[in-house]
Parts: sequence; structure tokens; C-alpha cells
Amino acid sequence: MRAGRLGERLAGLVQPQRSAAELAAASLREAIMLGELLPGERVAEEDLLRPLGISRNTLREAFRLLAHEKLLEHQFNRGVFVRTVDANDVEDLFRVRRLIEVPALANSTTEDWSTMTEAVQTGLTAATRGEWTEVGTANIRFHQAIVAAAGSRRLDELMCQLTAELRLAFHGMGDPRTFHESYLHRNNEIATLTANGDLARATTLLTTYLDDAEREMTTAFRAAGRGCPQA
Amino acid sequence: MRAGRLGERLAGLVQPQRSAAELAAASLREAIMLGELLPGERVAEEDLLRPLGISRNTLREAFRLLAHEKLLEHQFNRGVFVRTVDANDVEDLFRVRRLIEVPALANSTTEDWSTMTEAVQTGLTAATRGEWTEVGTANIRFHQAIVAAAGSRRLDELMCQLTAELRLAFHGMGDPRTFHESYLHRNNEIATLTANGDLARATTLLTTYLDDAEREMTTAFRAAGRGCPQA
DNA sequence: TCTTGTCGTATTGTTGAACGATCCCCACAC
DNA sequence: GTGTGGGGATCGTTCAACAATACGACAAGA
Repeated sequence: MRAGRLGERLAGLVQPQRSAAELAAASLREAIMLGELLPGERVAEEDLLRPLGISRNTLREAFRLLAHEKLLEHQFNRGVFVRTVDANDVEDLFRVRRLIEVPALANSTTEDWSTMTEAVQTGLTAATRGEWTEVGTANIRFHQAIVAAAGSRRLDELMCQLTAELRLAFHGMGDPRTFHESYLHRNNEIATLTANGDLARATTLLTTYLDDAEREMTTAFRAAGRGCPQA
Repeated sequence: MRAGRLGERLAGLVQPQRSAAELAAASLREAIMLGELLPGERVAEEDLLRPLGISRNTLREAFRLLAHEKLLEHQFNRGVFVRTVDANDVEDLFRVRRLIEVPALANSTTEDWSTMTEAVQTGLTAATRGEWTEVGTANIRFHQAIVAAAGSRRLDELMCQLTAELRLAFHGMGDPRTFHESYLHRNNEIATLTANGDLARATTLLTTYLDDAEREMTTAFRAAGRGCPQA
């Protein structure tokens, strides 16, 4: 019995052994997120075998992992490409966000909003230092905290994937400052309202936030001629 | 331009070329859904190379595909196992369903409820013939139609995965008749209410439906001693 | 009896090379 | 300009091999 309790206590500590493919996928994920690999760019197998130091099969495995995360796009017999997010995707992403985040916040039973308020604070301090990518990640963490209030593992996973796509979409936007800056204080408002238990006003604010953010992104995309593939 | 329009017209018809791994995954998916591979059962690579007639790498690729669908569970250096769904999973699944289906139905803008009513009808006729697995799939299609009302590709994908897990959970239930039969007329009620535009009553009915179904499943699981792994 | 250490075996993880299949590009004929 | 091959590059798949790991059995010690 003692071993059982010990194992239970350590269950959260042990990190599962990661395969070579997962490690390679982590490298590629980083490269995509940092913009070293641009959307639409072709990612040839041959070019990555050396830099990553893995075999072709393992690399293909890594490709598959990232394709599942919608960071890469796999075309049969043609290879993999960095995913391009168009205006339609942005529209769909925000449609899902509205449908997930708002009810998650409205029906939340949690009392612990520490991660949410922390995300807001790191965002604010990062803004004063002008670290706008940091502001972006803080913003994402804020919204992940909202979804986390639902207390569902699967929903957290979904949100994780959505935010990865959103990050990809950010690359299509212009100046990150003008984009992120305007939402900083709105996040703060939402966070304080939720912490005070005023979920009704918090959810309405969240809704308008999502509407505005979507409008800004889709107009920016359409202006940049990235409306939709066959338009 | 002509090619573009033609491609657009045929876009729905052409089925993308499927790799050997995807075909193998389809076979395995079928076997899991039909219960030929039982939850928790180990699925050794060696045992499937011959029957599927593919190489080891391709088989491992198929494993990964199914692992991503949460039908298989991959344990490093130990192999893959048919996924076991416990009471905690059921709880989480229904938590997500509540948060997705109810708002999807409440905020639906669709006027076309044909797929939903069709699903209900096929369920009813299948019940008269005693084809209970068919009733189960019709039930699933009904709820997928609810989510489809949100009009989001990503949400449809999520729902598809959730239902796959639910199907897996059904294996843990006893008599499919007593389980599915009671929900047939409730689906019908919800469908008629939505078709008549009374979304308010439809959503309340859907909520109680989900509550009851969850209670029934979790109690059945706990009674069968499949509460949760380390309890 | 229970725990711990050791070892052999089976299975998985990863590699590298090979071959057929498919796509893309380009020269060529009409 | 349009259609038709061909060649090269890349991908899909297979195969064989070796390394790394887990599992079961068995023995030694408390």
C-alpha cells in the first residue's frame, strides 16, 4: 500500500520519456512559432535530416505530430508545408473561441483565478518593456486560463491547439504592438471582474473582446490579400 | 479561371489519395469499434504485420494515427494498447459535451435541420428492427448534427473525436438496448423543438438529457469496477 | 515470506539503404 | 498557344539490422 501512495504522490512529477521524433517535433515547433519557418514554406525532408540528426523515418514521424497540431500541412506525394492560415480559418477559430471561452467563463466553478491574474500581470509588465511577443504569449495564457476554468482536460487540449493556430495567424499580422497593446487593459478588466465574481459583466466584455479581435484580424488578412485560397 | 472553378466544383467529389497507413488505420479502427479488440488489450506490432500486409514502419504510422484519435494508447518502449475509458474520462467527455452542444444549439443560425431529423428517424426505425448498434450510431449522428449547427469545421472535428471515445465507452456498458432505447424519444423531442424554432426548450431538454446520460454511464462504470485506475 | 538484484528474452525505437510511384518542370512538336 | 512526352527530384513504402528498453524468472539476502 505504501508504494501505491508514493506512486500517487509522484505521479505528477515524473515526466514521460520522449521519443526522438517528439524532440525533433519540439525543435520544429519552436522554429515555426518563432517565424524562422514562414507559412506556406516547403519543408523538405532532405533539408532537415542533417540539422536534426535523425533518420528519415523519425523525421517523418515528427512531421506527422506537427501535422496533427495543424502547424504543418501534409500533401500526399508532395511533402509538408508550414501551415498557412487564411481569413476563413481565423473566422472559424474565433467561432470556436466564442463558443468555448464564453460558456467556460460563465459556467466556471473555480475560485482560484491566480493563473489568470498572473497572465494579465506578466502581459502588462512585458508591455512596459516593449517585449511584444511576450505580451502575445501572456495574452494566450490568459485565454487558456479562461478555458481551464471549465476543468476539462480535453477542452484544455483543444484550446492549446487553437492558440497554436492563432500564433501562426499572428505572423500574418503587421505590427504586433498595435495589435496586442489595445487588448491589454481589456484583459485586465475581464480578470478583475471575474475575480470579483461578476461573471455576467465579464462574459459580455469577453464577447465584445472576441468580436473586436476577430474583426481586426480578418480585415488585416483580407487587406494583405490572404482572404482565402481560391478567391 | 476555368480550371479554378472546375476544381472548386469537384473539390467535394475527389477523395484524397489515402496512404497505406491510413487504410491500415481504418481496418484497425473498424476492429476496435466492433469490439474485436477489447479495451486494455495489447496490440503487438508483430501480430499485425502479416494480417495487414504492410511493413513495420507503415504499421507504426497507423498506430500513431489511431493514438491521436485516442483509440489507441502509446506507451514508450512498451507498445500500444486499446484505449480504456474510465469513469473520469466519461465525466470529462460529458463536461465537454455540455459546454459544446448546448451553446451550439442555442446559438445556431442554421435553418436546415434535415440531417438532425434524419438521424432521429434512422434511430427510431433501427430500434423497431432491434439493431441496437445502429441505434447507437444514429444517436451519435444526432448529436454531431447539433454541433454542426455551430458551423465550425474545427468543432466538428472535436465532436468526431469525442464520439469516437464515447463509442469506446459504450463497450463498457452492459445491454445496449436498455441504454439507447430510453433516449430515442428524447432525441425526437429535441429535434422537433429545434425544427419548430423553440431553441430555449430544446436546450433545456438537451441539458437534462446529457445529465441523465452521464449519470447512467458513470454509475454503470463504477458498478463495473472501472471507476478510475488508481482508486 | 518478502524484498532486492541479476540475467535472458521478447519487443520496441531508430537507423540506413533501397526501389517503385508520383509530381514538377521543361523542351519539343503541332 | 496548346498538348505531349521525358527527366529529375522528392515522396511512399519496404526491408534488414542494431540499440535500447521492459518483462518474467530465478536466485540471494534479510
